[in-house]
Amino acid sequence: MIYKKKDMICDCEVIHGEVVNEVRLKMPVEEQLYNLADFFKVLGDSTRVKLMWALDEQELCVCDLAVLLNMTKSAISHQLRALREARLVKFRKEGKVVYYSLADDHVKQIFEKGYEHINERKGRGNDKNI
Amino acid sequence: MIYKKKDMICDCEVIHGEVVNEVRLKMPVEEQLYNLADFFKVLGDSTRVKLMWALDEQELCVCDLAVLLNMTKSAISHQLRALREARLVKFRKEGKVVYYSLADDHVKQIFEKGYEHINERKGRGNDKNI
DNA sequence: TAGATGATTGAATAGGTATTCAACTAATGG
DNA sequence: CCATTAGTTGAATACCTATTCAATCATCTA
Repeated sequence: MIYKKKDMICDCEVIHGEVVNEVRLKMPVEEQLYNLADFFKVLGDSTRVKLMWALDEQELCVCDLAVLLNMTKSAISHQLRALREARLVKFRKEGKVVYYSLADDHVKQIFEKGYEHINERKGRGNDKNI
Repeated sequence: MIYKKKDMICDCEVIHGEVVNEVRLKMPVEEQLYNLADFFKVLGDSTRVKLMWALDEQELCVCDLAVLLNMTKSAISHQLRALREARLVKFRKEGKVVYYSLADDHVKQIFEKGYEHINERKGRGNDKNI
């Protein structure tokens, strides 16, 4: 593939055209990259992280979660909806009460792997105060 | 711990007080949960996902990345800054050109684990069209 | 040294999102 | 059947963030 300057919105000459072509061939289709970003986006909010962490320990109802995070049921419910749509949690209904729990262990692994990561970084000194 | 209704902003009775207490004891301090959310937040953008994917394949300069994603150098540079601050990428300078690459393999693992996840979900049928 | 190019930066803008509020549904119990 | 409570939902708001634009720095070279 040859890059013609007039077709590019980037304001620069191609530096390593051949390398760029190779990388391009190995990139997944756009849709998959969007899905991946969306997946991480759901985990990228402190309220949802707290919900996930709590549900990782124990199945809980909306009311429990509201008390635990000291937030309104409404706010919790909105965030649970996001987790539900991302299939990160599942739920069961018992009378008036809805119990939520993690969808599967695979999710748990990714979640815990991220946690490991930030703590390993912390252990490597000199970023205590950043 | 006893939950007094007047101290709670959530508009409900505590359903499972003892369970909530147990879970609360196992929750990490707030700061760590915020750090975890921030970590995932950085991966939760399609531009940054593309950059990470490309750099996972090959060390590339800003110009290469701009051509690859068909975006301006400025936009790329802004996003690389976010990845840099999250220590997800590192860089080296060679004359005018700045080469970026993934910070370490650990990041790579998390990144690829997330990718596995969305594809496994896809394979489990009946969500092709959602 | 002046011009050109790679890269970064800050301000502005437009689009996205978390929480609140009020209204609502569903289930329970008197 | 009515009051109460768990939970959900939609609209509004306030905050956040990705990209653009213009200006700037740094490096190379003619």
